[in-house]
Amino acid sequence: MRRMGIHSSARILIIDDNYEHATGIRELVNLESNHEVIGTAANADIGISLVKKYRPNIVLMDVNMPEKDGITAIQEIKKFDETVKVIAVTGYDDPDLIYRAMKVGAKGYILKTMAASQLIYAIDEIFSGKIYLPSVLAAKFFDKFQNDFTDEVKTYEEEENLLNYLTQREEEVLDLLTKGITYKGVAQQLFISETTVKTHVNNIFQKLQVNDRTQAVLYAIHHGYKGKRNKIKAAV
Amino acid sequence: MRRMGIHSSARILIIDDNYEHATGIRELVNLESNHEVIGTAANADIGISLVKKYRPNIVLMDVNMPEKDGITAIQEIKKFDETVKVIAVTGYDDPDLIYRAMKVGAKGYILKTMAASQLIYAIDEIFSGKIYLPSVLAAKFFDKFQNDFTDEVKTYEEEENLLNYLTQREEEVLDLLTKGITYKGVAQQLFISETTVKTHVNNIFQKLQVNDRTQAVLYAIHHGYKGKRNKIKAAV
DNA sequence: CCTCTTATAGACCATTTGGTTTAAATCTAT
DNA sequence: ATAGATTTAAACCAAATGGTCTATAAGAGG
Repeated sequence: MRRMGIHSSARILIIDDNYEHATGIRELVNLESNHEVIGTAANADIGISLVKKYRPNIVLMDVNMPEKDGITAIQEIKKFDETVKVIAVTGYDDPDLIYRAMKVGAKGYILKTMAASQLIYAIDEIFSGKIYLPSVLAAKFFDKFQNDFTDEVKTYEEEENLLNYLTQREEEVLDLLTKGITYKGVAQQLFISETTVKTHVNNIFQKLQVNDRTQAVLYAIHHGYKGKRNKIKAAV
Repeated sequence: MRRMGIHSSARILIIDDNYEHATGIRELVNLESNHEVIGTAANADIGISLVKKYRPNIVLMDVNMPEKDGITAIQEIKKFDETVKVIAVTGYDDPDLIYRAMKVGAKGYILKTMAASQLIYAIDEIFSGKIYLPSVLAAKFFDKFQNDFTDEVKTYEEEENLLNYLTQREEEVLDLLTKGITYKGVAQQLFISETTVKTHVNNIFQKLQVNDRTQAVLYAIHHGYKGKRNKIKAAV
């Protein structure tokens, strides 16, 4: 049953190197949903050019293709048009692929093994602006997501952080070093003499157990330096 | 306290500064589910001490409390016991709160306005090891998540990346500099003379448009240096 | 009051780093 | 085969950095 409402029908592009699967989905969608498959592509590059040509609302992207990988393809599609909703598709639930697909902007992730009705449902949901991530896949996604961050937290919260032993002034000096400023520059900015800067720097080296400014800067960055890196656009 | 089924019944702790809400949920859970509320706490600190004392399987955490914020509380709970499943609860769907809660390890997020049956369902799902994030909230979560990364991608992929102009050898040299190694050390590791290292370094400075090693290292780190770290540098 | 910490700063010297030029050997691709 | 890029390396010099020691002043806390 196909009811073709003007605003309720999505234009869908399928990118899948497996011809059987692509045509299978096309039939399914055309017959069982009110959406329309406007084309299929057997590889990423053709797919991307079709996106540019026909401007689909939704792209069903097999992220596990030989030549160009689907993740990169998603990035390119999103770069071309941010509003295209990409649904990632694979045969199996590799946590890393799921994570990367969502990271680059996929709106959902489904497995080829899932029931046809679920695919239709996913398309409906995503077309209406939602996210579709079955709880099995969501669990894998969040495992990776949360792990990444707990690693980070451990790096600069649990593990003994030598930065804590620095005095206020030493922190200021290190902060400037971490911006790539010379001793002379630091002296000027802090209104102190260059030799004083050197004294502070030497104390910093002692406390951080390093031998030179580069190592000090690296230590700071790897252990939670929070200069003002909300938006790093300083250097270029 | 009652002991119930061995594997099917969760021990739940509620942390919520709103007494009405806490007791409401306790009644609901005790009556409508096969789980058991083993306690309630009116603020984060008491809640944390109760976690340590009674070892619940699940914590329902109001992340929007005045004194200590719930996000920090979740971190502390997870630090104490990684296996405790925390469900974040708030009255409204603030994307930032959702993102931060999931980031620090919440297994789900629900709104106080949601139906009682949904709460029970969420607890069941999460107790069985899944993630529960209603699609409205998931959409908000992924909005933030994906935004964070498109920012990052822009920073070191779209924006002209001077690192691309480095030769193979120059990259190797920079890589070692980025580990805080001196010219002498680099020379030894690459089996070349120190003056050769200097030549490479000078070329690197030219190409990266910087004046010293610290700035070169900073440029590398801010523009996609992939030495050994795979972590996410998202602004908090 | 005395001690510890912090911030300041100078002297002296050794080492490292940065700037410039020149140049040879290799490799690459037209 | 030849022009261009890459890798190697030296000489020479200037500037910055690092190591150590000494010393004064201000403030904090016992």
